[in-house]
Amino acid sequence: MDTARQPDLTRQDILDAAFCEIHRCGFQAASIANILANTGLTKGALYHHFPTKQALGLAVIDEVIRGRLEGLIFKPLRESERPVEMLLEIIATIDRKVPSDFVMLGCPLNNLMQEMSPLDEAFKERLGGVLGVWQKTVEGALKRGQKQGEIRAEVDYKAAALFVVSAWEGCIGVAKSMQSPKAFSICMKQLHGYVQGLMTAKAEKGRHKGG
Amino acid sequence: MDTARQPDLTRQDILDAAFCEIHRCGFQAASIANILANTGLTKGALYHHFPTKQALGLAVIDEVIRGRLEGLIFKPLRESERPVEMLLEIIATIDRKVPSDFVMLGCPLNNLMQEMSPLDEAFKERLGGVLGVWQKTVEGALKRGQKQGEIRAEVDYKAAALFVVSAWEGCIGVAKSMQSPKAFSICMKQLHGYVQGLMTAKAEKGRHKGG
DNA sequence: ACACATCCATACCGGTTGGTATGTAATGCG
DNA sequence: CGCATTACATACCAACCGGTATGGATGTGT
Repeated sequence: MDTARQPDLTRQDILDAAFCEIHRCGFQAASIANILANTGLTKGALYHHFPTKQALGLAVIDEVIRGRLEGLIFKPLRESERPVEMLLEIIATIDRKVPSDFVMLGCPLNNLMQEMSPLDEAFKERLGGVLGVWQKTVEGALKRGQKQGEIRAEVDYKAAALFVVSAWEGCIGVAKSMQSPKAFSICMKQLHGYVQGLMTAKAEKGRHKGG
Repeated sequence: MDTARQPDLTRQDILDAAFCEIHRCGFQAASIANILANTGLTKGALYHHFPTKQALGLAVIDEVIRGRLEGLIFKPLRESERPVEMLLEIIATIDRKVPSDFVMLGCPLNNLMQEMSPLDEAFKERLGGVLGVWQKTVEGALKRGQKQGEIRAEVDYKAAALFVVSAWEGCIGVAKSMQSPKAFSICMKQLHGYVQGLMTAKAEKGRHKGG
């Protein structure tokens, strides 16, 4: 039946619409009424599945944002046997793998971090958790690369990972504020160069043959 | 007289309080009532000096934020005869020259860009203007450094400048979301390394003697 | 001293906000 | 089948929002 009750599907619809609205307007400016208008549902549905607006926001982080980053970045990076190559490839191709409105509207994770981390402890924890996974994943990639002799031994891979993630978010942020996908590409290319600069001469040379 | 009327001082009080409130809550969540409560003034004063909340926000950008960046970064960078040294020094010491709440609350410019650029054309223009000055200033420093033989000839100084500014904002942003001044220092040190990587071997070597 | 513009305070307004109380229809279970 | 629980819709609320209309106090030019 078409109009049958499907609570978890309803819940997902709300989550998706909330993600979209938050992505466009930020969390605080996100309107419950707008979210519901985009789903065709009403407040009864929303407040049945989520006790407060904050809980809805946290669920968006855990179930939507984290999931997307997981599939797009974390998982490939963890599972690759040549993590440095994979990191470079992701950085080089991310501008084509992501819908263009993700440059115009910014990284959903970064947007929320900037807005909510100083204001709400719960948000800060969840967002910091996702960011921490990102950082640890890059860290692991660099560490493994160091063991494989692709990353120079003297590189502080923890600091480098922190910087990669920071610069990454910075590139999206500036490109967003310029409303320019082109600036994003240029910027990420420089980040690509930074990571290459961490590599041993041998590994860097061999890369071009392999690629 | 103490309670005498001083319109431009009143205006400045409003601007300062607005800057502070916006820095804490963002522009949209910034409450006119809060701003006024912190000044002891009322709406009559505010709407006498500024026609709308948007105009107040734009004035904060032009008169407060731009001024601070000008004094802290732009001016030293423009006026130095050894711009690359100066850029490195600013990057290395910025974490000590700025009050700690600027890490906890983020860069006021970046905060507003992330929040408002996709939403409001006027904001996007003003913010983009300030960001453009920043970018051009770094660009000029790198370009002059190239002429002086400190920056390698093959470096794309425009792209590098864009990346420096992006990574810079990214470092503040991530440090803010972690609520960690320490992370900011670590991150900026990596950016310092990136800029050093743009230098010629000779210039980089001479730097440690000179410093 | 008078007229007038500037400067600011007070009171008020319609609209929107997140949240709730109530009602009702569908579903799962014994 | 009967009943309790789940899953929503509807109507409503106080609080707050940015903005305005009005009025009075303070200079300022003449």
